Amino acid sequence: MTSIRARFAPSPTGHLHVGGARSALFNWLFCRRNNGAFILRIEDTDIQRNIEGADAKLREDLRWLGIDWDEGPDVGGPYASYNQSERLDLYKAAERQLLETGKAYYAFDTADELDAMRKEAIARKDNFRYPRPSNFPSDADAEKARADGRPVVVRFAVPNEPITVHDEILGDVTFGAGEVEDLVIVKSNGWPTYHFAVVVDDEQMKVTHVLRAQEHLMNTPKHVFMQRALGYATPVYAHLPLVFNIDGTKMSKRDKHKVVRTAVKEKLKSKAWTKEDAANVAQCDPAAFDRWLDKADTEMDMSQVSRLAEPAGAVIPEIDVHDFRVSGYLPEALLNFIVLIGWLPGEFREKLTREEMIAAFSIDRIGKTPGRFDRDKLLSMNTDYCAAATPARMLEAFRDWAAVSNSPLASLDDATAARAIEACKGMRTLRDIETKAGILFAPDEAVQFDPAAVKKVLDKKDGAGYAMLAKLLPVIDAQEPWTAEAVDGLIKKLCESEGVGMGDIAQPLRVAVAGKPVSPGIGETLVLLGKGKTVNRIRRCLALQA
RNA sequence: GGCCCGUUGGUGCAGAGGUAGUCACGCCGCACUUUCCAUGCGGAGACGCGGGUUCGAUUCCCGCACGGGUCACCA
Repeated sequence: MTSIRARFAPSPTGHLHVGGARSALFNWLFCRRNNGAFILRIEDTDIQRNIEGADAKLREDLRWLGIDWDEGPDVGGPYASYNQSERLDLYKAAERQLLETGKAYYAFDTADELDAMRKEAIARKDNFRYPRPSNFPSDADAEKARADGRPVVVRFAVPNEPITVHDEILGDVTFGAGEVEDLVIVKSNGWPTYHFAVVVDDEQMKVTHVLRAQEHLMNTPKHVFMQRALGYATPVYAHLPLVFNIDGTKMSKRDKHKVVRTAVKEKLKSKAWTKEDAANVAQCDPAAFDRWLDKADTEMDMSQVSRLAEPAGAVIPEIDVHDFRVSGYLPEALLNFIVLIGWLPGEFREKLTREEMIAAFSIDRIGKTPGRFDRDKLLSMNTDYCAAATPARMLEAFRDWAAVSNSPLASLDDATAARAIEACKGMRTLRDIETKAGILFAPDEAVQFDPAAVKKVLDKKDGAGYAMLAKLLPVIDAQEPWTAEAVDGLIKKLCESEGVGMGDIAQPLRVAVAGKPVSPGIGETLVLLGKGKTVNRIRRCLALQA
């Protein structure tokens, strides 16, 4: 029996995408379930696209989710290196083998020439397939072409025969003869293309199972043909259903641009902004902004897009794992949510710990239908996880969130943070703690009074709210002890003596100390604030009246 | 356009040749209530269409429609 080996092979172009996280998770679960080895391999053969430090981010995102690996760039392993950029010799050897056996050949077309051929094919309503020469160029021809300044690539000569690939999820999938074109396997800069590198690496790393997104299904015949040509084993394939947005479109990083672009266009249409205004807000070159507006996502980077989001009234959707971390999701909740996209354990049970997922995982329970990324469901799941987590866990998660999101609450001491968390029970995300209680830890001058709240809670009925505050001030000042229970008790007693409801007292107080009608329970709110600041803020609020 | 995959309430998922179901999210209503959140209870809501096989099909077969993926010197 061969031992199971599977890998997750991202390219270092940024943070880990939730779709990628799902692929990583499934491979990881599969390995853990079957005592296999989980490999992390960095596919960095596209030198231009690699982003500095992206692999470190990727690893951090994976670790945050609780996914670890047995072999990889940082932990090493028997088949190092685990960075494709350090494995050129291997690809060169395989390239040589293919060239010498006449299963691959040199080609010298320029990008423009290829483009013209494709356009011509489209004009003829034909599918473009690279025309294989009847005689393959020799090494000397390649040398000469290089010397002439022509690009030299190597193409794989795909056998002209039908192929059936077996997929553990989809069953047998057949492709007709001639469906697959002679793909480039070595680029003109000498680096292998993805297709070639995966095949070589999977063989060399003895990968037995490949669980990957269904967008790779069409690549599988290419890979299998190459495996045969090289005398390699073919791993077991399982193509995971795609992850869609709730509206059925494919979830992608582009969605971030899309949302902001749509909002910006609204602004322009309503003449609220001019293009110059928008480019200024984005701190972007106007010409580049124009191109961006015309769907060129690469023309502005995320920091520029982010600057536009709020003023344009757009909320950038979370796409990367890191986005969810910054938004205040618990990794265990995100993980649980992600595992449910395309998979469900046998029983009617959704909440699963990592260990339960491992115990229950099997490929044959993976569905074929695309999963939709239902943000409401995630939110609800996170709410449940927050409610179920121990105080110690919540404190730890809160600290992590405060750090990665640059929250001012990062400076709270443990005891205070724990109380703030407790006061915000029922929160949906960790960020709710900041939106709900953050103002209590800010300087008194930072309180901004929300006009609508002032009108509704304080001004109404000839300033009854203000009157109540004035009456409350000395009582609160004299209150001892200053605990949530005691303060709540005090207010309840006042309700009776004044003959009013809780709302008539709690709401004015809330607006006075928080500037808005939202905060934790009133006793908690005032105690978290402290008596001195409570009194100070009430005075500050009363000054509004004049 | 070629090729490939998919189609059970708004979403995720069960299900069996005899005319659909649990759970969860969402939605609606009610309750609780000092705000927001949360919580409790109740409710509405579906087998894409057309053929065929069959006594009978949502379940099997074919076609169509719809959705999606893929057709790079990106991975």
